[in-house]
Amino acid sequence: MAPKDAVVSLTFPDGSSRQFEAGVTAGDVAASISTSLRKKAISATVDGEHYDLAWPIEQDAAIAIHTMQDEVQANELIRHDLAHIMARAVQEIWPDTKVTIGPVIRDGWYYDFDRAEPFTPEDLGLIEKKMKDIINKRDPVTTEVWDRARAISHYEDLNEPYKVELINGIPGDEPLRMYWHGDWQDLCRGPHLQHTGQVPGDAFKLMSIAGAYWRGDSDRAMLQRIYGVAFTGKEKLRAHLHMLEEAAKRDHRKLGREMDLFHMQEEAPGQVFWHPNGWQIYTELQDYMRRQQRRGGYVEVNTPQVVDRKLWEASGHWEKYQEHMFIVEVDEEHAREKAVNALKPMNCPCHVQIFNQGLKSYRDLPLRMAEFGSCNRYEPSGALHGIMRVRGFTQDDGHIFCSEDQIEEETAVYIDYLSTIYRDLGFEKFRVKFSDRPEKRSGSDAVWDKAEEALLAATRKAGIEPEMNPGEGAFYGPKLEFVLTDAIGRDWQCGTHQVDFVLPERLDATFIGADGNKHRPVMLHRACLGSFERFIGILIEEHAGKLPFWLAPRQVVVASIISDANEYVDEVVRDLRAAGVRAEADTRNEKINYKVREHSVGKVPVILAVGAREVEERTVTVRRLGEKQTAVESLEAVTKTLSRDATPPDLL
RNA sequence: GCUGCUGUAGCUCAGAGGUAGAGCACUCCCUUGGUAAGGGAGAGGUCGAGAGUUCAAUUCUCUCCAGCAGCACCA
Repeated sequence: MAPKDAVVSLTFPDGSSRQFEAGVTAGDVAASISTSLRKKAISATVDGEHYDLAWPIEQDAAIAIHTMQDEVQANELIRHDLAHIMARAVQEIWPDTKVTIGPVIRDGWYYDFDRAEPFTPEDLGLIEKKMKDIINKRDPVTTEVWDRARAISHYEDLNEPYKVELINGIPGDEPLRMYWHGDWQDLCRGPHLQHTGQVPGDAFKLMSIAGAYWRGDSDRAMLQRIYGVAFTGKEKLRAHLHMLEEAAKRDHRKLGREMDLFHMQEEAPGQVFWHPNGWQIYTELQDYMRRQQRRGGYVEVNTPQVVDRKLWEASGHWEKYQEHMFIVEVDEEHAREKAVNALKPMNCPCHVQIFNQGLKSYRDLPLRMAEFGSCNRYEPSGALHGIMRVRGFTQDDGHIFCSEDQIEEETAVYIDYLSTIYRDLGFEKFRVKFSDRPEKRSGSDAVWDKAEEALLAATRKAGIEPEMNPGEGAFYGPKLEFVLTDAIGRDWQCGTHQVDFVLPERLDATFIGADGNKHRPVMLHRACLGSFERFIGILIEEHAGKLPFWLAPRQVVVASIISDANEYVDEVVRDLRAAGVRAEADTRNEKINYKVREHSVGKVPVILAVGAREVEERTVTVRRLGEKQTAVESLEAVTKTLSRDATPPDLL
C-alpha cells in the first residue's frame, strides 16, 4: 500500500498528465474531469489493463476512460456482467444449482452450471425474463478483496464446491476479488459495470444449452452450459442474428444437397457418397493439386490400405490410437495365427517403407514424397460433422525426408507453396497456429527443443508470426496448423506442417551422408488441403456454393426458350465441350423463367438462353449467376471467354 | 465417447392411442413461353430399428442406430 500522502501521475490519451492521490479510482478520475464523463464512464484502460472504475490506482500510469462508445470494452463488460446476471437469475429460479465459471467469448458469454435437472429450451425464456428483471432493478455492482481463507469458508458454507476448487487452483496467496450484483455474489477477476441497469436489456439473447466438462476434463463432471450473445444495442443483436441466418444458408451440408454434390447415410456413418457433381469438384481439385505437387518437386506414390498391426506398433500409433483404428481381420478357418490389420489411419509409416527400400544418399535429400492417401479413422461419433470431420477421407499427404539443416529452407518453401495454392483457391488470408509439445509424447526433450526451435525459426523467417497453441502438437513433433473457418466462424485445421525426429528413429530410416556414415533423416509431415473432404466443405461454405468457374461442377447450362431452338442448343453445347467447358443442354418443355430459377438455385455460374433470335443470329444470351442483366454475344466470343474461365489458375 | 435435442414421402415440414397429410421435386397431359416457380392429373410412406405397455402403437415406455448443438478427441 502506498503511503497516505503519496501521489500518482496519470497520463491521458491526449498526452496531458495530472497528479492524483495514490489509490485514486478511475471513477474518481472521470469525475474530476466532468460530471457527464463520470456518468458515461464504464471502465478504464490503465497501463494496457482493463480496469474497473472502482479499482484503486497506486502507481503512475497511462489511463484512458471508456464509455459505451468504446465497442471493445463495452462489449466485454456487458457480456461479463450478463454472465453474472444470468448465474444470479438461474440461482434465483433454481436455488440448488451450483455455479462454476462464466467467461466472455466471441459475440457473447457462457456460464457452466451443475444442476441435477437438465435445462430445457423453455427454461431459457424464463431465465431471460428474470435477467431482464435484474437489469431493470439497476442493482449496484460492488467489489471487495478477500483473503483466501475467508473466501474458501464462504463457499464451503454456501456449498459451492466448484468455487472452492477454483480458489484452491489460484496460485500463491494473492487476495481474491469478489463481486456483487445486488445481493448476488461471485468470485471474479472483473472488471464490471457499476450497476446492472447499464446492461442494454434488449440487446442480448440466450442461444443454446449444451454439455461441457468441468475444467475441460472428460474424466470429470458434465456440467450444463448456457450460451448467450450480447451487444451494445438491439440493432447489433438483430444484425448478428441475421448474419447467423445467412450463414446457415451456406452450410455445406445444405448446399451439398441442393447442388447434388454428395450424400451420407446410416450404413456408412462419417463416409461420403460423392455424386457426379461433387466428384467433379473433387477430381478437378485433385488434378490441380497433382500439377502443384509436380511443380513443387514431389514424387507421387501410393501405399496399401490394409496394413499389419506390426507396422503401427513400430510407429507408435497402435499404442496411442488403437481404439480409433478400423481393425481388419480375415476369418480364415485354418489360419494358425490370425493376422490383425488396421485400415491405414495415416500414410507416414508407409512412406517410410518406401524410403527404406534400397540405400538413400544425402544427394537424394530432400526427398519429397506425396500421396493422395485414403485413410480411415474411427472418429468418436460426436466428432463427426458433415464432410468436414469424417471416418473415411483422402489427404493430400506428403513427407519430406531431409537433413536437419534443410528443415528451415524446406519449411519456408512449403509455406510459400501453400500460400500460392490457398490464393488460387480463393483464400487470400488464413491463420497459422504453432503447436508445441503435448503431455503425452515420444522423443526426448532435447529432440523436442531442436524440432520446435527449427520450425519456429523457419516460420518467422517466412514472415509469419504464428498464434501459439501450447501443448497441442502431435505426439512425435511440433506442428504448424493452417486454419480456415466455416460459415459460422468455427476453426478447421486444413493445412499442416510438422517436424518429426521420432518416426525415422522408430522405423529406422537412414541415409548415407557425405562422410560415408549412416545418418537419420528428419521427416516433415505436410498436407496442404488437409483432406479433400474437409477442404471441399470449407470451399463450399467460403463461396456459398458459388465456386470459382474452373471448380464449378456444372459450368454452363444452355437453355432453349422455344423448342425450335433445341437443335442449335445442342450445337452450342458441342462447341463449348470441345473448348473444354462443362456444358449441358436444357431443352425441356419449360418456360425460360422456370429454367433460370432452377439453375440459379443449383448455383450454375452461367446460363446461356437461346430463342429464335439467337438461332437466327448465331448468338447466345448470357446470364451470370447473381446478376440480373443479360448480354447477347456471338457463339464464337462466348466460347472463347468461357474456355478461358474454365482454365485452372495455374494453367493460365 | 459425454450432455441435451431430433428422426413422418427425394426435400422442407404438419399431424394424432383407432394404422397418415401439405408444399416443392418426380411421371403424364395441355401450354412454345424471352430471364428466379404457367395450368391440370397421377404416382409416391413397414412414420429410423427392435422390444415392452395396450383390445389397438407411427403416437406412450425402454434399448439400439443415425443426425444436430456444444464439450472431450482430432496421428
